[in-house]
Amino acid sequence: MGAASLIERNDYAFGQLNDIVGFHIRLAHGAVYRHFTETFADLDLTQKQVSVLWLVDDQPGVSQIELGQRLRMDRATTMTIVNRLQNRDLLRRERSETDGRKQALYLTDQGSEALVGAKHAIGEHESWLKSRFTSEEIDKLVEMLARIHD
Amino acid sequence: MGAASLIERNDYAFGQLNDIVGFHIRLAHGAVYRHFTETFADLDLTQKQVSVLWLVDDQPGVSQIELGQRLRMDRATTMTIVNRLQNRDLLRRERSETDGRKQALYLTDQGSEALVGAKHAIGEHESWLKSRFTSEEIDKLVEMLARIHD
DNA sequence: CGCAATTGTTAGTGGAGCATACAATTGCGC
DNA sequence: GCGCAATTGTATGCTCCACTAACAATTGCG
Repeated sequence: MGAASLIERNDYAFGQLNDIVGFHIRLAHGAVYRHFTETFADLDLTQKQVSVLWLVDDQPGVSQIELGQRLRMDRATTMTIVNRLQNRDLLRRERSETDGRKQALYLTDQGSEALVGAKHAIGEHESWLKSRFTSEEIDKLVEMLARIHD
Repeated sequence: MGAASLIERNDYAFGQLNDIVGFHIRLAHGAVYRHFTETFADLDLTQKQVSVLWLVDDQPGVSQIELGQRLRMDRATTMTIVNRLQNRDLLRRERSETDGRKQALYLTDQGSEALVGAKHAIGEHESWLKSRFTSEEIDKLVEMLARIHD
């Protein structure tokens, strides 16, 4: 056991796995997911649900398919999430007047209320996440992540 | 070019959501997950499964609890993943000689073979991911992601 | 009109995460 | 050595998310 002992560095815990970028994205996502879930335990909302409420609030009357595309979900996944939110009276569907195939999505009053609470919780969650970085680093991080998902 | 052109282009799709770091991490993770799944369709292995095989190969005889801690999974989740791999004869459990409570995990020959194939596929997957960045950016990205999950 | 594309819906599969309860083993205080 | 607490594994059940496949309704176009 010389001074070069690998154990002194955290990296040893993962061995070669440490060099895999995708691995770190997954771990980071997991950490964010867990903290999000804790922060939102009272509100009983998931990341996806908040994203949906947020987007529908931003663009009232959006169709399900467009919502799904923006959040990178397929139609079936979008359905189940919208169903859940509709069953909880946070969201309502309306037949689009211009295109009978489409469902126009709107927040209910209750949904708007929930979103207000959610945005507050998001603030705490983001503070927890951003506390690790300078604002320059945050810009760089977001820009790099966008390069991956765009 | 600059911030203004970004806002004209894609950003509107997400509205305010665009400023949420956690949102971008989730989208990036989803994109990586999807590409990983496509790359590994033939091998029929998930990200988690590959991580487990990789770590067990790196540290033969590791206990389930330690494996779970390193990959940030609880005991129950670790169980189900190890069960799946054991049922496919990629992994085997052995009672630890030093501690009767522990299960020592080892790859089977078949598991080692599968891992070889997986590492090759990981190479392709990582190339796809890294093609967006310079090597300096990759170092910075990994370092920032590690700050989140450590 | 008739056909293809789009959108929505339904049902089923599987991975992953978590909570809870219980069993086996170990280690420690006494 | 005995008894209890801690550790580890196991079993069960729940939720969420993503995907596929099949089918229906509507729209748009040749």
